[in-house]
Amino acid sequence: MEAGRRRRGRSTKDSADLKVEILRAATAEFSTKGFDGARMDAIARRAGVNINLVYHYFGNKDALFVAVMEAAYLTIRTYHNDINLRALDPEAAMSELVRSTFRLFSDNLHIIGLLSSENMHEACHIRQSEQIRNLYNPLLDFIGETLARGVAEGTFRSGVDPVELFITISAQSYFHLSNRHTLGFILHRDLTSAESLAARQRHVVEVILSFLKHQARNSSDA
Amino acid sequence: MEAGRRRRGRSTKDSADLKVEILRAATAEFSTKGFDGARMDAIARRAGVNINLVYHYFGNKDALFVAVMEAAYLTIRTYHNDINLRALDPEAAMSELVRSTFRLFSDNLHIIGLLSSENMHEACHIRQSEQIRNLYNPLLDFIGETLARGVAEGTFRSGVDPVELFITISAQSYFHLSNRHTLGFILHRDLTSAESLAARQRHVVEVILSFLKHQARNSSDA
DNA sequence: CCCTTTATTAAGTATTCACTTAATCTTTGG
DNA sequence: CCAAAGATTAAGTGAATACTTAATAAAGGG
Repeated sequence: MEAGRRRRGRSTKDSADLKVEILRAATAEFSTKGFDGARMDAIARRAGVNINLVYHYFGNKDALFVAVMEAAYLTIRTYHNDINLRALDPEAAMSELVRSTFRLFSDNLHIIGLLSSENMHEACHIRQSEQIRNLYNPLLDFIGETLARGVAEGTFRSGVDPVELFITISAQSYFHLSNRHTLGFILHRDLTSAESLAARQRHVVEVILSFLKHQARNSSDA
Repeated sequence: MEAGRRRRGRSTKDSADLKVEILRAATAEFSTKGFDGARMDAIARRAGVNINLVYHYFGNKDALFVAVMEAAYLTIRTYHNDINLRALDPEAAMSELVRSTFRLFSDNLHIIGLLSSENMHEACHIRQSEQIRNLYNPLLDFIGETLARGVAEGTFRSGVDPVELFITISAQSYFHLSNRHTLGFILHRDLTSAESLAARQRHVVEVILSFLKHQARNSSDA
């Protein structure tokens, strides 16, 4: 397999591959064990490299985790796909945003483990990344503009806070997966089966769209 | 403070207090550090006892965590307060259930840390507790019955799955807190301020109630 | 008032783990 | 074709950590 046993001193092209492989291994380890449960030597073993290569490329455990988080956030923002939704009418744009957010987490369970661990650490790693800090600004702009368009054409209610809506969409797509093990146990139901996921996606879209389209009697009365 | 330095061989009454104190310390440590980040000697120090007393009472780290989780789940079910909501009309009952679930997590942030860690461990600890396994059955019954009453009197849409609704209510009350650190960073907003929490609670109630009261064109077309 | 039981502690121990030191092997630019 | 730089590894090291052994102190029943 793979040209036999690894040998010392390989080309920069090969070593770039190794770096990617280490990152993949680290992502798997961190997302399933959490930062504290993850072991550096387990990452090296997963990647099939000597443990010191991990230190050579990434410095230390914290820096490696930061690198993993940066890649994860790029995946997240790619999935949102908001750039391609600007052309749609408000209702279609919103339901597509919900669907793509839902897909984001179902397709990338590892992101949930990473976020969960990072929140246990009070976001101390991503705080070091200026790249991540402003990653969501375009998405919030998109949500705000789409809401405004919907209000203007009379399909959406007014007074909805874009940030609040974003949290609601994410919550509905995230919680049933982040808590799938405890929920599965107390609800006596597997929440990760294909049917269960499909049913939940339908439910989530319906919840959010019926909220947006509902003309509230007393919404946003500060 | 507390009759000076602790002495050996105290009465069973005092020692029951110590056991409670250890449990409180363990709850604080586990919820802020996670199972893997938590340190047994930190728990002993927090409780002000010798570390071996922790082992004497609880056996080992895993068993201690199980004890903490059992206490947490009792708190959870107490907050839901579903027993006292059965008397209300469907709409009031549902909005109260949302509010009490919301309060549950805002008032008990430690529960979020515990659940997060337990899910990272695939619920391996609570699985050992038969006490927890069926704790939610009455709540799901309550939700199912309240939905049926609402449909019968014409205020609620039909075809809503009680389990799905429960997850939605919990998700909306949980996610903004479980992910408060990463969200706070990327959204440039403090989600734990009193005003922010009040605004979110209003939003959450409105989202769920407008979903339930919306007469969907094509809901639950399985 | 003794003796069993329970509470509490002191002082280890074995292991795990993040990280380091220092060497060797390969490639590649000059 | 040599030398510097980079890739890769072997073999530690010191601190942290879950847990144990074994001793002591007091309570409380008979």
